[in-house]
Amino acid sequence: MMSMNSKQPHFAMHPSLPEHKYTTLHSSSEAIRRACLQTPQLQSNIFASLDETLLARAEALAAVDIAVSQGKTHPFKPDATYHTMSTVPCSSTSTVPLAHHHHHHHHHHHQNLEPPDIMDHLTSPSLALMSSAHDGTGGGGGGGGGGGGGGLISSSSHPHSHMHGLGHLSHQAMSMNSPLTHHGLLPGHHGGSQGGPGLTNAGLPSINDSDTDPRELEAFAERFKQRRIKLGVTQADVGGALANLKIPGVGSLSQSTICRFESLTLSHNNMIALKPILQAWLEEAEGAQREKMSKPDIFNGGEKKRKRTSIAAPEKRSLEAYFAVQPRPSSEKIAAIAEKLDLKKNVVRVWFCNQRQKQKRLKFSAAH
DNA sequence: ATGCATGAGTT
DNA sequence: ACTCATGCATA
Repeated sequence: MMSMNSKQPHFAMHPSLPEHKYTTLHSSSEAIRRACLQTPQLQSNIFASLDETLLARAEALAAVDIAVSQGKTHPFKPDATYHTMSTVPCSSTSTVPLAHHHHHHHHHHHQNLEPPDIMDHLTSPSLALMSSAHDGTGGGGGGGGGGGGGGLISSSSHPHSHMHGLGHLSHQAMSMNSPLTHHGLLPGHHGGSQGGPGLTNAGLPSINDSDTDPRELEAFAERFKQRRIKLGVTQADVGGALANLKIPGVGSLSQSTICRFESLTLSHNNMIALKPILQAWLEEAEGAQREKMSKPDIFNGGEKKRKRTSIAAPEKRSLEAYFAVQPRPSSEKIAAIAEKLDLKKNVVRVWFCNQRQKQKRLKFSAAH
């Protein structure tokens, strides 16, 4: 009766904003920060640095591709922005508790520094040719008929109140040098099962090798998906059902997360943290199945929906080219890039952040 | 299944 | 301003 953690329902609606082309129309504080963001850029740059050469080259390379592959397509402004504000009369508000626990693992990532100035004038789409594509669609690959595949996922979505079901797991526990000790709330509280998790002591969820073994996680994810499908529940169903488990600090999760878990597209730490929770649900669901099951939730209220920005291929290629030379551009650089590509600075910044996450995860899986 | 986004907690 | 965990909106 006291452990209620409510998120902050920030309703900062901003009436009029000089929205650009693309997107984002969710009612949030984003507008605020966006308003503050302003980058008066002067592109008049000096031509002397070799950085410029590098970048220009990178971009040229990237730009080229587009010219080749879609030399027939729009040579205009790449502003793929859709608008969707369909009134979706459906959204279940699932109140979710929140808890934060840290636990650290050991990782380490050393990014590069911030050398010279890579930014310079972006040459317009030059011509040449090159094709770079990574973006692993590692997905689950079919995701079995259950959740992913078809797309019949009946996701019960809530308006916009971000309520993360689970507290943030390991956070950036991977600073690796810190004596950071997670304050015990690492998910994992049931006797081990298939692996042979050894409990170090009396009732303490010890995270041993078996739990952190990528191999084991992979195996579990596979079995999980299989069982889930067998139960006839979608990924979204699982996510919502997690809240019913009443596990302290565990609320519901989205279809996305469940999907990512099954397809191993989460960070290693995240996988480790979620495993016990999903396993608990699995057991619960299987046990409850032979009895009764109820899925209540049909309330909704309509609200504004967020718009997803879509970065056009040409811009994306340029970004990738920049990323190749400098995954961690400074704020100024980001601003410059944003200016060149005619994208919002935040969009560019977030893009880089997401790329780093993606790369990190790919790198990890590649090493295992 | 994924791309772009928000936010908490760090640095 | 970054990292990480997650999510909404989409393809």
